[in-house]
Amino acid sequence: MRQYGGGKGQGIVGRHGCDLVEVVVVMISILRSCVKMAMPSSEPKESGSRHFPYCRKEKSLGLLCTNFLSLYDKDGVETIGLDEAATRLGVERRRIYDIVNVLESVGILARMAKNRYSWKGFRGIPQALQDLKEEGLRENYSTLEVNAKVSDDEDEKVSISIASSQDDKINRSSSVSSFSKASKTNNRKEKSLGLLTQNFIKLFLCSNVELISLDDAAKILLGDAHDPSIRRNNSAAKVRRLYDISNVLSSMNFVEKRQGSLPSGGWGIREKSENGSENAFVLNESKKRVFGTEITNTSFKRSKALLPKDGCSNQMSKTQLQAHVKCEPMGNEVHKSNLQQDSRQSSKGYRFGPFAPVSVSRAGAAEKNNVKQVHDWENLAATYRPEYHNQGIMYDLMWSLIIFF
DNA sequence: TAATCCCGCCAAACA
DNA sequence: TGTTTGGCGGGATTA
Repeated sequence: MRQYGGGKGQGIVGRHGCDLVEVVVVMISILRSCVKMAMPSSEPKESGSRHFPYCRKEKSLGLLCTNFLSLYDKDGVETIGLDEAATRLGVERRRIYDIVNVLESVGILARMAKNRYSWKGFRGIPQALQDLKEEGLRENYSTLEVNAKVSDDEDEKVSISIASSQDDKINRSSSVSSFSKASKTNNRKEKSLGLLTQNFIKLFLCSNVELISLDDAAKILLGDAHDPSIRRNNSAAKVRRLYDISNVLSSMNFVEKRQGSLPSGGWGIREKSENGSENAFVLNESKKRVFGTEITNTSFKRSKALLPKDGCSNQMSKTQLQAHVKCEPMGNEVHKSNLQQDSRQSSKGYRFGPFAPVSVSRAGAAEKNNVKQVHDWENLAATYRPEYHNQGIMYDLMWSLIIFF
């Protein structure tokens, strides 16, 4: 029996017989069904604009990515035109560039020609991640220290390796994307969203970091900033880009946003266990916004226009998805422990998004019947309802990679 | 007030 | 030279 659970850095090639291909197939099934649920029932272009004032959330990259995937993750889709995508999604092309750059960096898309991408789908992800991991491990890294979270229980300083130079990275051949094939002189590519996405993912793949703040990630990914002034400016800019990246990745459940040690609440998903009581895994949305993921938010005053009619009931937590798709080495007590800790920790954090929340407390069961549970997805989804909690102070907002690792 | 991140300007890259 | 691409940061929105 395969085990799906928390872990880091070692997930893509599961040990102890964990079948990566099967995991991916399961994940794809989940993603497909979830994307359908997350898809707004009305045209994105029309929603909101007709009856509601401008709503920033309707324009979020995460939501756009969800809709993008819904649009193209279908049989028979082989190529994607950017203009067509922009038109169909009702956004300007500039936004499509952001989406496709991130999707390309994780292997979902591949650039064919001007204005044209080929759709590789979620099946492209494992190879892309494997390439990223190998590439990251191969690279001649320098070492930085960063305050990162390596477990749910303790913060500690860990050493994170980062590439010694962007040039090293972009010159390395890789099947992941064209970013790695950029010329040395291509300064623009060095700062591309796609490359930044890949480096961001490498932080998780090539280190034992589970959680990292975008601020820290920006500092780590900041190439050459020894000049404090340059560093400050670049960091601010990169944090903005990392927000973009994280929101796109989170819409695919690649990463999740967590609150580190905050005392309480916000918007979130609360699980109701079979016996009707709330279990230990209470999901609380951050006080801060998570654009694009707020399709799970039932607050009328906020994203009413985009909520599907059954949007509230069709939500599942990332954690449940995580429990389904994570490939955890069998018998790894450390990670098992981490998973349990993660379950507790989640009571202080939140996991939600287009692919919705569930309970990690079910992880054990999920590990036993993960494949079957995929088929029961919709039934499980109906168990969960968003619930409002009083907002608490939030700090230590972190991001972690959850798929495959 | 700080965190978040949408928006669109405009320059680089490309055809 | 026109078009495509996408870095970048201002500033609006939200908690």
